[in-house]
Formats: sequence, C-alpha cells, structure tokens
Amino acid sequence: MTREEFADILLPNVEHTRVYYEEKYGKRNLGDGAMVTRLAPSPTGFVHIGSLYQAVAAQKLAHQSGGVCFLRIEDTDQKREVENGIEQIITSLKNYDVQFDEGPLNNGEDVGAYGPYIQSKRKDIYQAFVKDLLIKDLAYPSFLTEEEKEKITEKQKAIKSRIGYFGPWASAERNMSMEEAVEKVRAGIPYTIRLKSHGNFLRRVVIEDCIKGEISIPENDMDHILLKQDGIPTYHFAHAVDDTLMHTTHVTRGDEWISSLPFHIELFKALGYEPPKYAHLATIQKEEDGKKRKISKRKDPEANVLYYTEKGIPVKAVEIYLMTLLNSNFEEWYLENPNRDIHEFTLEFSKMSTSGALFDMEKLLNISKNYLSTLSALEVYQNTLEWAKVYDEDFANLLEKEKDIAIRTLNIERESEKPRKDFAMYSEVKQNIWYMFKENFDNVSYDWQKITDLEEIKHILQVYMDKYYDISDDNDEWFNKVKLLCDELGYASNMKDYKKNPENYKGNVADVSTVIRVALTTSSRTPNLKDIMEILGIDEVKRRIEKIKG
RNA sequence: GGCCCGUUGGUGAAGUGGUUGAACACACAUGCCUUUCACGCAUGCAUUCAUGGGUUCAAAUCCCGUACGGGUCACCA
Repeated sequence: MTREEFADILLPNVEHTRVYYEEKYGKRNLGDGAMVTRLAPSPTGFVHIGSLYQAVAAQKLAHQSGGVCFLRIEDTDQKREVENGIEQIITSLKNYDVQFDEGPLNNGEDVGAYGPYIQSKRKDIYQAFVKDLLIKDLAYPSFLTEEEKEKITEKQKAIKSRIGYFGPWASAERNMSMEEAVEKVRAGIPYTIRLKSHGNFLRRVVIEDCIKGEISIPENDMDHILLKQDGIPTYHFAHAVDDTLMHTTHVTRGDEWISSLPFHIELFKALGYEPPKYAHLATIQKEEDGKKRKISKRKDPEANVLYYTEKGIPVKAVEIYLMTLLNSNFEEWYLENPNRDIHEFTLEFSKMSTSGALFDMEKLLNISKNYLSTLSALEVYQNTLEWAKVYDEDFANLLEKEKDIAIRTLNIERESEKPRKDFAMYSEVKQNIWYMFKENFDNVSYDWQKITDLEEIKHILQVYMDKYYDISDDNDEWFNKVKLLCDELGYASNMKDYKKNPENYKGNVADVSTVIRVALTTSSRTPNLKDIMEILGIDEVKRRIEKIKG
C-alpha cells in the first residue's frame, strides 16, 4: 500500500489537492509594507468587547499600511455555535464602524477572492492539506478513545509527567502499520488525524512577537489533533492553512494564544510555509473583589458590545476609548487634535501595552461626555431619537412631536468655547430635558432648596411675573431684573455683599433664582434659566407659575 | 503542578542608564469662578517605580533570585 492509497482511504472524497488550492489563492498584489490582517471570531454568541478591540487594531493596522483586513468566521466547533451567530457578528461589527475589505456578508455571499470566509465551508481545503501531510508521513490516524486518553492522563499525573499525547505515550499509534490502521477504519472505528510531531521539548522556539518582543518557549512535541472525527479541523490547523492561503501577514489575537504558538510554528513548518508575524494583544481585564481577571462573557454585561448600544454610548466614544487602550500615545494625540479624524492617527506596535488593562467605565463615559459636547444640537437630537426608537418608544414619540423644543433645549450653552457636558449617553438625555415638554409637566413634585415656605415662594413668583419678567430681555437684562427683584424683596442681589453680611438679608440672588428655576422645571439643576424660559414661551411660563400659586 | 507572560498612584499610562524634585488623562479632594447644575480654572493626591540582591560614578530603566497577578495545558476558539 502506498501512502497515497492510505491517505485516500482515510480521507476519501477530497475533491482537490493542496497544489490546486495553492495555485487558486495566489499572492496578493500589494505595496511594500502593506499588512494583511484579519479578525477571526467564532460565532458563539454576541461580539465581545475584546473582539472589537482586536478588530479596531487589525483594521487600523491594515488600512494605514495600504493593506487588507478581512473577516473570517471560525465555526469549526458546531457544539458551541449559536443561532444567527454569524449575522450577529457581521451586524455588530458593522455598527461599530469596523470596515472589512473581505469576508462574509449577511446575505450568505462573500466579498473577496480568498473565500469562502466561513471555515465550515472550507472542509475540502483542510482535508487536501491533511492528506498531503499523511502522504509525507507527518500525520497519522488516531483511534484513541476518550477513556484511553483519560487513562494516559492519570498515569502521567501519577508519575508527575507532563500531560498530553506525545512521544512514548503516542508511539503505538505513531508506529501503527498502514494495514492495521486501514483495518480499523474498515471496521468502522472512528478516528482523528494527528500531527506526527518532530519537536523536542528540550529545545526552544524563539518568536519575535510584534508587541511582546522575543518570546522563548519549549518546542511543541505533542501530537495534537488536526482533523476531528467529523472531518473538521481544529482551530490550530485551520489557522495555519487559512492564514497561509489568505496571505495574512500579521496575526493579531489575544495573548491567551501564546501558549499554543509552538504548535502553530511546527504546523507551518510541517506544511512547508513561513509563519506570519504575530502580534499578541494583552487582553482587557476586569476587576472583581480586588482581583483582576479576563473580562467575561458570562459575568460582565459590558463584555457584550450590545451593552453600549443599549445604553446609548456613541460608537465613536467606544472607538476612542479602545484606541486609548490600544496605543498609549493616542490619548495625547487626540487631545491635541480634537478635530482630526481618529483614522489619521498611526497605530504602532511599539506603543501597545504588554500587560492587560483594566476596563474603566468611568473613563469611557468621560470620553463619551466630551465627545457628545462636540456634536451639534441637531446631531444629538437625531442620535437620541434613533436610540429612543429602539429603547424608549414613548420618549421617541415625544421627541418627534416636540422636535423644535428638543433641539433648542439641547442647544443651550452648546455652541460656545466651553460647551455644557450634561450627559455621556443617549439614555441620559431624557432626564436632562424632560421638563421642557408640556406633556410631562402635569403631575410633578418640586424640589425646593433654601426657600421652602410656600407663601414666600408664591410671593416671589408673583412680584417677579408682575413687575420684572419680560421675555424679550437678553441675558444680562434678564438677570438684572432678577437682581432688582431681590433688592425689592430683601434678598442680596450681590453674592459678595451677601457673604460679608448674610444676616442683613433674607437670602440671596441664588436662592431667588432657584425658586424660579424649580417652579419652572421642578429641578434645581438645569442649564441657563433665561434660555429655558424663552424656549418654554410666555404662555407655558405663566401656566407653570399659576400652577404653583394654585 | 509544568510552561509562558506580566508587575510604575484608585485606573489607563509616559519613561529604552544621567534636568524625573516620576509627564499626561480619568477618578478623588479642596479652593476659585458662577443665578443652580454642568463646564472652566487652580491646587493637592507615588519621598518612589512588587520585593531582595547584583552591575555601574549613576538604575523605574541592565542582570539574577523571590513574591504576587494573569494566561495556558480539549476531538473550544
């Protein structure tokens, strides 16, 4: 029996050869220094913030170098796959402004010449390469059962050996004759295909990681599984084949992969290919009970990118935050160039952290707050409306009905050198402007501050409306009138005077302003009162004052 | 347990042997400004770079040990 015949029996129905695929997926025609990167998530649920982090990095790196970034779905594990997993990934990443040049689309089609980009559709490709290894005696069928595997592990533990299928532990199957193996196959015994490792644990592989620098690890000597019983490859093998065929130049992935690096290196060697460059990103951490840990899908809602969408945190803010984590000099650049597109920033490996950063929600919200303050009132209005249509229908209806009031309110103190920064998320807009809408002002309770005597409050409002309020006043005049009101009623119109001799006054101009403010909005914390009154309009102002006078 | 990676303030960090008396940003505190709030401004917040030792005229920066934290040891990715 020749090895070719042997391989045919183990893997029948493989349509093409390795050479066919190598020729089919020729080199990319790109300029010098162009990086080809990819994001390779598995469709096991929502998009993780860590995946987004990697996506932002991969995309930036490719595009700033005139290269290509593609999306590849790693769905080699049917057990973990989630319904609509692929659609979710594609949609979420699109929403988060990640631009792929190649990859699967939501209509089931692919963009790009190196597809299919969904691994489950590449079975024939992987098998062609496994067959080649089989022929070269670099792989062999393994009939090891789960129980046998466990037995080996137990023995290894007993004698304190390293755990795994390697060297002497694997020798029976490594040295099995082709005839014996074929007999088992014919008998219907299920089998996997393993790598026949030629590594030596006593030797070291040294890899120059783009981020971490030189990494030195013992060589792989494990006969890891290449092809599972169902004929689908493991991640590792798919990685080696796909990133070769798709001509990936730089693999950006989480640093939890470092430990399987020696295996990957050996795989490329067995296949006869040059491995890509690796950039192992430190994973985003989360603190719990004083301990750091990888941010987790199960425990942390903020691990899901949808969380930010639901809260109404702008995509841009998330992107900026991820960039600050990604490159330590980004933040400074951004502060100096607030009006430049963040894509103008050049990402560098040397500025990437080698240790995992703690996710800082406060910082994200601060970035978001600042970002929102740079938008126009109309933009904030539109974005809030869009958000509310999905997450707060009543508010959305109100915003549409009262568009003019909403926009004017959002514009108070916005178009200035130092704009207001009232909210960090679209979900916070409502609590900041709700009182501007007549519809909301029927059943309200007032949060009076210093002056709480209702008779005094009524009196202040009465005099103010009768003698002083004029809707056509500009801001200085408007406030001047409030001061006159204070003088008339025995309140200090000048804060400095008041501070010198508080006992000479019933209160001060701040207290009186607060009465008017609360009467009109129920709240003591609002933007400029004069603007609020102007937007409410004279009738509504009167109505609200009458409400209190009862 | 083996193997890897990491360790500068509450957080992200700058720092690559000598104006670092350790930038900057977030958070926090205090004060100023102010009709409230939100801004803005000012000041404060690591006598010290996990720790012990070594190299050097000089170390957060180089070397070794220790501790701690993280990752990984699947027919998961």
